[in-house]
This record gives sequence, C-alpha cells and structure tokens, in this order.
Amino acid sequence: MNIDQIREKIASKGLKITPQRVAILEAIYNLNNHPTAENIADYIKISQPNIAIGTIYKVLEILVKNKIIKKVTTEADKMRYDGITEHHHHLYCIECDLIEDYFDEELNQILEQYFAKKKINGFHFKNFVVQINGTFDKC
Amino acid sequence: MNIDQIREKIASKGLKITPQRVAILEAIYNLNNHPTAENIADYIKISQPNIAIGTIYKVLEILVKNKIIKKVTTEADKMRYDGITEHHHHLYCIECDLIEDYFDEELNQILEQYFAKKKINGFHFKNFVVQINGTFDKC
DNA sequence: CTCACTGCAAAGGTTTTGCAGTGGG
DNA sequence: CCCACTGCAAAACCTTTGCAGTGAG
Repeated sequence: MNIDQIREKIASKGLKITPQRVAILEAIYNLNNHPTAENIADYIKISQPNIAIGTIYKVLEILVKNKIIKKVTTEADKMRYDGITEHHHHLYCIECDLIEDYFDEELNQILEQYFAKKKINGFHFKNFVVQINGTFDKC
Repeated sequence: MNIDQIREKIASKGLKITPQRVAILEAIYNLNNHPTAENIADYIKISQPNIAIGTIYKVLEILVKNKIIKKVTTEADKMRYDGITEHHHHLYCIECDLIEDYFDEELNQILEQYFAKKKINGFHFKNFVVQINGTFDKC
C-alpha cells in the first residue's frame, strides 16, 4: 500500500486528507502487527513530531467508523488496530501479547456452510471471527 | 449454582472463603451476562455495602488465575467476566453491547477436526473461540 | 495465632473532551 | 473562505497498588 493508495482510501470515504491521517494509516499498514495507539505514536514521531496523542485517538476513531481499519481486542486492556478489512482470523499468543493474521479459505468455507444451515434463535447472523489461541515458536 | 457449590468451588482451589469472594462469584453466575467489574459492584452493593472496588478487581484477578472464571473482551474497552469455563462461543451484538453464550457440539467438532489436520507454521495450537457477530431481535 | 485478604485512598495508564487556532477542499 | 481537523491540556475513566487493619482457617 503506497502513499497514493492511502490518500485515495481516505478520500474515498469523503474524509479530508491530512498529513496526520496519512501518517497514521501508513503506520498501521507498515507496522502490520495490530499496533496500539502508542505504537503508532512512536512510529510516526519522526514524520509528525508535533502530533498530539488526542489527535491519534480521534483519527483512529474516524478510521474505524469509516471501516478503513478495525479494532482488535485482547485480554490485555489496550485497544489495538488492524488495517486488514478482508475476512481473516487471528492467532493469539497466550504467553506474550503477539497477534498474527490467519487467512484460510477452507476455514471460511467450513464455517460459512455451518452458519448457513444453522439457525440461531432470536439472532441475525452477520459474520464470524475465530480466535485461535496457542503459542508461537518464536516466543 | 447455589451458595454451597460456590463455596466449594472457591475452596477446591485452596482459596479462603470470604463473604466478598462468594458474593462476587454469585453475582457473576446470577447476572449471567458477562458483567463488568462495575456491574458486579452494583449487584452486590446490597449484601456487601462496604466492599471496595479495589477488592473486586483483586478477587476477579484471583478467580481468573484459578480458572474459576474467564475474561471476555469486546470492542468497548471495559473488561468483562464469564463464569462458564466449559468450551463455548459468544454471540456479539454489533449494535448494543450484549454478549450471549453459544454452545454447539457440532461446531466444536467441525473446528477440532479442522485444526487437527491443519498445520499452522511456527504456532502451537491450544484452542479456539468463535466470535459470532450479528444483532439480537430483542435489541 | 498467623498470614492471606479487605478497605481505603492514592496513583497509574489509557482514552476522551473542550476549545482556540489552523489548513484542506 | 469555511468548516473540519489539529494541538494542547485537562479531565474522565478503568484498573492497579501500597499499606494498615481484619478475619478465615
């Protein structure tokens, strides 16, 4: 994802393109590791030395509302953000706090098939996400 | 789950049985809706008018560590607690903040079978939880 | 009796808010 | 130009911590 694509992504939602917004979205794509607001602040400190932490939170909120990014939650109580909006799942490390993306079309199909035929009473099914818990070798 | 069962549950982990711990665990079982620390505080205010909020957090932490309850996370940034420790999934309302439990042995089997044969590189699989997103009729 | 637990209050950390000033369209 | 956005600082909020006093085993 290059700068022009990022600008286009912001503009396509009718949002103003500001250097801060571009830097934040670029940070999320480049960090690629479900960063916290603080991680993002550190990353963009070089290009945006004067950005306020409040601005970061406001921008993240707007990006989430416009479905450009998604919130990711863990048992640790900091909010984290995910720039991938296509359907995917997460590998959670139960020892460290690492999260990795997990894509598998077979898994999606199995579950789509399951939910298509399964009726859940009083509930309108939209989508699903699988939290896959375990440990990474690298930890 | 009656009081004696709750006391037994606490004692079985070698923990001291205190009125505060019993009240908190009873609240989680009776509220039955993945309460926050604050929800629990409100619920037990009648029986435990002097309990400190710090005590509630300390007790919850101990119950989680002893696997009597589990933490549940949502996009809202308050931690929530779940008294059901057997394997189950969650229905999340994307409009309000309601969470309901979802049990289905067929779903568990489908996914256990999937993960048994699927090798994830550099990752030791432990277990999985499915977040089922949608809306409740009652909302 | 003794040590783990509680109550209280203060501190810590993250996120939100209000407002004046700025800059993108 | 104008209104949306930013920077700044304060405040709100949830959760943790330290310590003295208490009570369960």
